[in-house]
Amino acid sequence: MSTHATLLRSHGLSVTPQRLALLQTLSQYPHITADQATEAVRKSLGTISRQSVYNTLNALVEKGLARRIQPIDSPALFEDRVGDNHHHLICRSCGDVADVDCAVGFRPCLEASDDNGFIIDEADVTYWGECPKCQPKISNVHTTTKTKTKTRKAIS
Amino acid sequence: MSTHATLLRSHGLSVTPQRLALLQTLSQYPHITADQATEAVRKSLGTISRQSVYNTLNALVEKGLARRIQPIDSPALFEDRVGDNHHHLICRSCGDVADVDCAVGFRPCLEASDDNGFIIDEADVTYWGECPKCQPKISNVHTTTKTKTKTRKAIS
DNA sequence: GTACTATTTTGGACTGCGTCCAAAGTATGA
DNA sequence: TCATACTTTGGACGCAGTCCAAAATAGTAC
Repeated sequence: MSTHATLLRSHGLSVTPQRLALLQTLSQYPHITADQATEAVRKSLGTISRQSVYNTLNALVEKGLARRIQPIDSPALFEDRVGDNHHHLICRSCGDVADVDCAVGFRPCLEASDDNGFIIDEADVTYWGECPKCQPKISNVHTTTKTKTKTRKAIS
Repeated sequence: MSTHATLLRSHGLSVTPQRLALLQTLSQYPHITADQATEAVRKSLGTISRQSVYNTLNALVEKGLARRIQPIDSPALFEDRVGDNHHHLICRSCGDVADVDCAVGFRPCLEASDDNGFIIDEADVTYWGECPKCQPKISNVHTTTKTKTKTRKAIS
């Protein structure tokens, strides 16, 4: 019960019903927009302001308790799965997002080939393609907008 | 001169002064926002509507002649460097963006560990950190907002 | 338990990025 | 040269997110 409360306290955030409800909501969805979160919290609390949702989500991201991903053509998505260096598969057709573990091992993506002098602390990998539901039935030619080589089935 | 014109024609796009100016502009900046592009084009053409800028940029992305990247806390950035599977380093402090070649070899990032049934056609890697200019002078402790392990210098 | 203070929440206004739309203009192909 | 389809224009609009000041509430000290 107080898991979320202690989590908040241990990160220096005071405990409010709004924040608890948001943590609860985050734990129920793999990825969720601020608006969807607002709607979900309103079902349990009755009401919450949009500003509080953003305040809280941003605070959680600040403290490393949540992560924000920013797909093209979509509002930001929030997730509470953090610290495991996982990545995301996004469907170009329906926008569906799936988690995927890192391909190469433990946090390999922090090794850029040339860091240009940057001190890198995070790598963010997004795979773009088509989810099973959106794939054409006859999977030889499928119409997309890109010139590049397409239609790769991953091995594993 | 007609390089850009033929490029447009060969992709089924008609040739207009606005499009030529935008291609010219794209080739001059490694990464540019729609607004910056508008401003730049207005310096050469005198005028262009915002809608035309977006139309053209989107068309170029459609045809694979440009790429759009969508950093958090920034409007979309466009670049004309395409087809070489390069990635991006973004500075959390100043927002500066640098290109970086792929770490592991040729398009390795298309190999997700588990594709969840997706047909993957592109992988998008963003490294987050601090650029040389924004790094604190004494580089032991530096204040950021994250809990995770930080301050990794890449090897190569 | 009460009182005080700092933090949080609220909601209304506002900004920025991007799109929609219909009318006018222009490139292309016959 | 003409006709048509595409492009450009600019004004309205929508959505995601932030700003702000006032009200409410959590944490702290007594």
